[in-house]
Amino acid sequence: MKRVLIAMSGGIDSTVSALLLREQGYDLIGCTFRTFDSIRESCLAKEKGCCSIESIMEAKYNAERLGFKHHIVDFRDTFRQCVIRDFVEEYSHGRTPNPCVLCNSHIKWGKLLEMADQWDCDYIATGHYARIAERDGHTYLRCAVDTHKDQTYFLWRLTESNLRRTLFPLGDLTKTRVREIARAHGYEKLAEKRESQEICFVPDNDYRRFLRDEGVHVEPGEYVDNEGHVLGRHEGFPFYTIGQRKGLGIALGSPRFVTAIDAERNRVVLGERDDLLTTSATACRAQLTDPDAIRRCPDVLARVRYRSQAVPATVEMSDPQTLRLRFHEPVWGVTPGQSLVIYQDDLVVGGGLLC
RNA sequence: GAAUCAGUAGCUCAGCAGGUAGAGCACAUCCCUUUUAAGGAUGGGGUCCUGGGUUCGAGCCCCAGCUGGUUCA
Repeated sequence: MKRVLIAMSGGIDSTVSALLLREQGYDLIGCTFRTFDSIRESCLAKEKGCCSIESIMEAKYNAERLGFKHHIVDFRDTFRQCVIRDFVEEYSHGRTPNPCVLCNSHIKWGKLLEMADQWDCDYIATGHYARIAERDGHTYLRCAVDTHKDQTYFLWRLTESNLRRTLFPLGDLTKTRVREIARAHGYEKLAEKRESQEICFVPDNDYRRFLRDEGVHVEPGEYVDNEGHVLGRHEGFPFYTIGQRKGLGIALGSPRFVTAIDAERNRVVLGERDDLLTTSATACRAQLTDPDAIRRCPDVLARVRYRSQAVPATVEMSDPQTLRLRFHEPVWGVTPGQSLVIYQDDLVVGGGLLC
C-alpha cells in the first residue's frame, strides 16, 4: 500500500483531498504546519486564517475523524527565514512579492518532502487545484480542470522531482464538486466556509500594517507624473504596487494608476491606464522544465499576474536564469516581484520573477 | 489704490427666463480572489464664501464685506 503524507490546512480542499485519497486506498499521514503566530488583536478579531491555531486543530480533528495519524510541525523559524524575510525585503525595495510561491517551493514542498522521507511516504499530497502530466519524458505541472480555481500560478517553482512525488487529488474536480463531496461526507460547515483569500501571515489583510510591525521604514514622499512633476504626497513607497488605483487619495480628474515605484527617491509615479501596457518583459531566477523544448518551440502563453489572462508570447532566453518575453499583444501591469508563469497548452513550462 | 474675474460635494468644475443642485476624480462597502492589484456593483457626502436686500421663491438679480487670481497705476 502506498503511503501519502498529506498537507492539511483545516479547510475544505485539503480535507476533501484526504478523503478522496483514503477512498483510493492510500495509507495516509496528515500534517499541518505551524508557520506563524498571529497575536495581533486586529488579526484575532477577523476570521481565522488558514494558519491559525483553530485551523490547525480543525485539521488534526479532521484527520483523526478520517482515521489516520496527524502531526503538527513547527516551521515558524523556517517560514520567517524563507517567506517573511523575502516578503519584507521585496516591499522594502519597491517590489511586489508573491509569498505563496516561495512558501510552496520552500515550505510546502521543501519541508514536506523531507518529512515524507522521514516517515517513509511515497508521495505527498495537497489540496491545490492543479494536475501533473508527462510530456517527452518530462513531468509537468498542468492546469486544473476547474480553470476558475486553477492554482498553477503559485506552483511554478515546483521541480520535476517535486512533482514526481506529488498527488493533487482535486486537479480533476470543480470546486462545486468538492463542496458536494464535503457535504456528502458530513462536512457541512466546511462546505459553506468562505474561500481563504488573505496572505496567511497577514490575517487582517492589512499588509501595510504588517510591514510597519516588521520594522520597515516608511515615510511620506511625492507622487510624480511621467515628466517628474510633483502631483501630491503619498504615505511611503512600500505601500504601493504597480497598477494600483484605489487608495491613492489623489483626484486628478481621470483615473490614475501607479506606473512605477522609485524606491531610491521614495517617489511613486502615477500615469494613465494605458501607460501600463507593455509588449515585453524580463524575468529573472527563471526555471524551465525543459529548456531545449522551449528553444525549439519558444511560443508560449504567459501569465503576469494570478488570474490574469494568459497572453501569447515568444520566449527569448539569454541565459538559463533569465527569460525575455515578447508579447504578441500588449499586457497590462507588469509588476517587478510578481511571478511570470509560462504555459504551453495547459502545461506549465516555466516561470520566473518579473524585474 | 483702481479695474476685472472667481469663490458650488474631499479635489477639479458644470449648472440657470431665478423655483431649495450635478459630473469626473477621490472616498466607503460589497462581489471576485490562497500575493499585491485590477475589474464589477452599490453607496455616503454640499451652511452653493459671509451679511443684508429685491422676489411668492435666489447658487443664479442688487448692495456691502471677506478671500484668491489677473491687469492697470
